[in-house]
Amino acid sequence: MEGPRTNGTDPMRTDDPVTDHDRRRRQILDVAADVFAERGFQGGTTKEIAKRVGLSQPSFYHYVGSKDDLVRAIANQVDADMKSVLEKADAASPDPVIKLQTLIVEFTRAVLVNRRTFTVYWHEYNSFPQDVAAEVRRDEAAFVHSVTDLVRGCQEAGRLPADVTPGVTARAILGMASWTYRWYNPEGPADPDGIAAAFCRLIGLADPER
Amino acid sequence: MEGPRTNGTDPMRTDDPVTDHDRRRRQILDVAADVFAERGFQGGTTKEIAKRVGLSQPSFYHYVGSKDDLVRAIANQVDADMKSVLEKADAASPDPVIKLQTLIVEFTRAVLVNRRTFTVYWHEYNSFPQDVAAEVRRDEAAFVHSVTDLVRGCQEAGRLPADVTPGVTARAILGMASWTYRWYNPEGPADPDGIAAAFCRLIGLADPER
DNA sequence: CCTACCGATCGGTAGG
DNA sequence: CCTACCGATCGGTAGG
Repeated sequence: MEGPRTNGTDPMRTDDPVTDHDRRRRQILDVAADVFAERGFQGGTTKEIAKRVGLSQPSFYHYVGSKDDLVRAIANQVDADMKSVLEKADAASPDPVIKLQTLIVEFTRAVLVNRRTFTVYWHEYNSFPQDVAAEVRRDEAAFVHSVTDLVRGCQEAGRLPADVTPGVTARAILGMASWTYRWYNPEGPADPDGIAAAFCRLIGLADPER
Repeated sequence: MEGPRTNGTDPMRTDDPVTDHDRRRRQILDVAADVFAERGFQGGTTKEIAKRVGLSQPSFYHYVGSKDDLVRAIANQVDADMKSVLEKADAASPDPVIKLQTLIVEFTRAVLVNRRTFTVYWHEYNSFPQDVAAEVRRDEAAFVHSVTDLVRGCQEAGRLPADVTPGVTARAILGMASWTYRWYNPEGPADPDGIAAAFCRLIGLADPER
């Protein structure tokens, strides 16, 4: 009697479909990132996720579809974060040095703001469903490739040591920034931007805000 | 009829107890690191581990005791690796610069030689049994603390930027080196020592072999 | 959004 | 070192 599902709920109001259902789903995704970060993908049960958001385990399936859906959504968010970081770095300036400084700041910020999401992304890399795994690997390779290009630009400008392979330098920079997910303490003295600035100084690039 | 187990097999030869049983156990530990690195601790089953070493799943328990035993052994190995790295760095020279260079080389080497063991160590950090978890956290804190001290020494010698907190610098260095577990390719052009030397140059420390 | 429930699989044991 | 097996728990469905 109905068409192929117009928009979900009420045909009367199709302009603002962000309803309770969407909020609940978003909440479930956040909690799932917590649970998977703590117990791993296989160890984190739908029962525990449901319990933390105040649902029975079967009700969980009214919002999510399957457990794979969760890790898929998490992977997609990190994917989007990496793309966003690249865009911001590229738009910051024509100067590759400023681009790389901006990238370090924005990437560190992204990792630390969505710490548990990145944790799941990195730890459950092998648990991704086939389709999303392929996409994720491709996008991450593109990300590293872009950073490598920025490093090359900085080397040609004489601002990074030329006797280090650009690829290794790029991995080193991303390693410094990524590794913050393990030691960063939100209650500690250092904040994400301060940490990123420290990374820049350590490799001989001036602060971004000068 | 027997005492509380003299040495396992034959009372006649107690001098060389490294027998088939020990070799099998070692093999199981290696395979377990592979399986856990691929599928996580909860996702890696005793059945799969047993199958890869050519045993039935119940026979697995003749060598191991429990699944927790496996992750306990893995954690202890990383623990020992970190201690060994510290000792080598400390013995290398009285000069903190050479100590830090040595530490970077030895740590990178350890991570890449036992890549899957470190992978499990870092990814299953929250899956450790209570007792080993406490020990691991203590030893890792001590490791970071020692590296921070070396950084401080290098700063006082004017070889590392003094306007970066020693703790953040230490984490950055350990981050660069640790992150190699994600991107290192044994078939690729770069080898562990070359990568470590690149890290040293990137942060303004000369090569260790000069 | 819940109660009731299913098939599958897991870690581990019995008993030889 | 294996066959047979157990209790527990998991992801997901039925049916309302």
